[in-house]
Amino acid sequence: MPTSRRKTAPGRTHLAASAATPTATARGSPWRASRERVRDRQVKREAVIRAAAHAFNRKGYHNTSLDDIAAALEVSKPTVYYYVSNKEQLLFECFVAGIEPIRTAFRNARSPKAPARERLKTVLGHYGQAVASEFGWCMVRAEDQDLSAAMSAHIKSLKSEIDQGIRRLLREGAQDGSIHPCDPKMTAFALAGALNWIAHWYRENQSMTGAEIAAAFITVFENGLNPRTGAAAHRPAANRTTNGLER
Amino acid sequence: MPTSRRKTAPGRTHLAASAATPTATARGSPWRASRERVRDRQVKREAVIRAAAHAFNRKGYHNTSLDDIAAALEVSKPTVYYYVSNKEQLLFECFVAGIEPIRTAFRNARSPKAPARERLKTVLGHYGQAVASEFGWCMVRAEDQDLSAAMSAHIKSLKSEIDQGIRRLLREGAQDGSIHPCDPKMTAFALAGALNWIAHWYRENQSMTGAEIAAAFITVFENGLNPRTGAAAHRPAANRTTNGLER
DNA sequence: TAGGATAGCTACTAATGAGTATGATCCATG
DNA sequence: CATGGATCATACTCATTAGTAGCTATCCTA
Repeated sequence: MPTSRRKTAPGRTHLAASAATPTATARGSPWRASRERVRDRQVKREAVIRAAAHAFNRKGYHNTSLDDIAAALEVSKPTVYYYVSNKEQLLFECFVAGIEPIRTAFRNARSPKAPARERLKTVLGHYGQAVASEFGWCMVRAEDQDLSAAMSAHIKSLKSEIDQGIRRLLREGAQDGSIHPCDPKMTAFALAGALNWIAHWYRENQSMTGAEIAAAFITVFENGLNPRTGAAAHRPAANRTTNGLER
Repeated sequence: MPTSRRKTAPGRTHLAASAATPTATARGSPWRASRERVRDRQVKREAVIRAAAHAFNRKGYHNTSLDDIAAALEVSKPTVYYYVSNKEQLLFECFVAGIEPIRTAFRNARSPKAPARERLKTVLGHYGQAVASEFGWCMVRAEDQDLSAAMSAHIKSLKSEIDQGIRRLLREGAQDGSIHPCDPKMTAFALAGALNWIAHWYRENQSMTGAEIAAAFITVFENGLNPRTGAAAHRPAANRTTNGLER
């Protein structure tokens, strides 16, 4: 209940693909670069959020203090508060940064120009990459217990949107025949859960890229465990088509 | 580093199926039962751990204070410390209580009297139930960031044991022909991830039992997303055989 | 070149919560 | 009946940390 009078609301750019200006490198602190103060609020704000995501990744939300984040940027704590209203918002911004690419992937997969299975594969590929990204941990682990009622509801609605999107594609696939008929709800839970869990082990083992993991998972999902009696018994060689899923 | 001189080490019964003595009901506090002090350390200790698991479920580890747990049991905080050396150990005990049934399921699935796929199904069924149990959240979410190095290593080894068990069954299934050939590592990640994630949504939606969820997930895993060209195109009606997975 | 807006720091407050010192009470046993 | 161990409560200590008050310095603009 900090009654912050600061107006940090505007400036939504959803720090998608690194910063815009090449003056400040995405790695490291924009403050560190030069002694004179760079007057680019947006770049610095994104740097704060990135630093927060990085710290949350390593130590967890509750074990990270705002002093830690400030120290990583080589500034003081009030400077962090100058760009962000509180710690909770920091977590929220990380969550949004993680989930946003998934939402755009869904928007691109709406038109039924391809069979639903192919569209689902593409979406799940982006999903897996998002979970393996620097914001994946925050996206997956942002818990309503740590957030105010309003933010919790906001996050829950965004998550539900993703869930409903997967279910819809599963239903469409059952209709156009490209997906084995299944219970959409449970199947969506299983798919999302498997992908979400990537965030838990990816930090420890980064031997594969996010795209590779996503491709491997999709192969598992497609084939299933039961042995195929007919043709197509072998998996399609971990398809390296790189369907727009660069990393 | 609280250099606790208390000797709370012995008395490992791994609170499996509720308490043994029927004097104290499993629900509620053994203290509440009678005014005179019941002299059964083990029952009370398990009640403390259950109360901790319950609180961690609802509010998360970091948002739960030991005062909360003590209040739920209607005792004071030093009483809790009389049965448990610190908060970290409380989380650890919840983790062990959650993972122990899975370990026994694996031990029972070792002898190759049945095809590996059937054994894997049974194990995954128990796995799903464990995740949906009162200790599931703690088991799944016990993070090394919140634990000392020793406990973190212990938990990691237990988790690895489960992981290796799944991989072994997948390999055996590929050999005896009961499971579609796959990458054991990635497939095990996908299976465990999907099941682990149950803990995230089960609290909010308990419309199904753990056994039902496990059965539904297994159906998804078995069939896969690709449509089956040959026979057995329909899923086996969410088999209600209740293969020893009561709840 | 004055004045306002921007950007930042030092040094605090206030609350929370883990863990403990100390002592009271109960019970079994000799 | 006393005595020692088991059990539990009151009332602390102490460290951490979110968030702020108040001040300083810099830049842009009129």
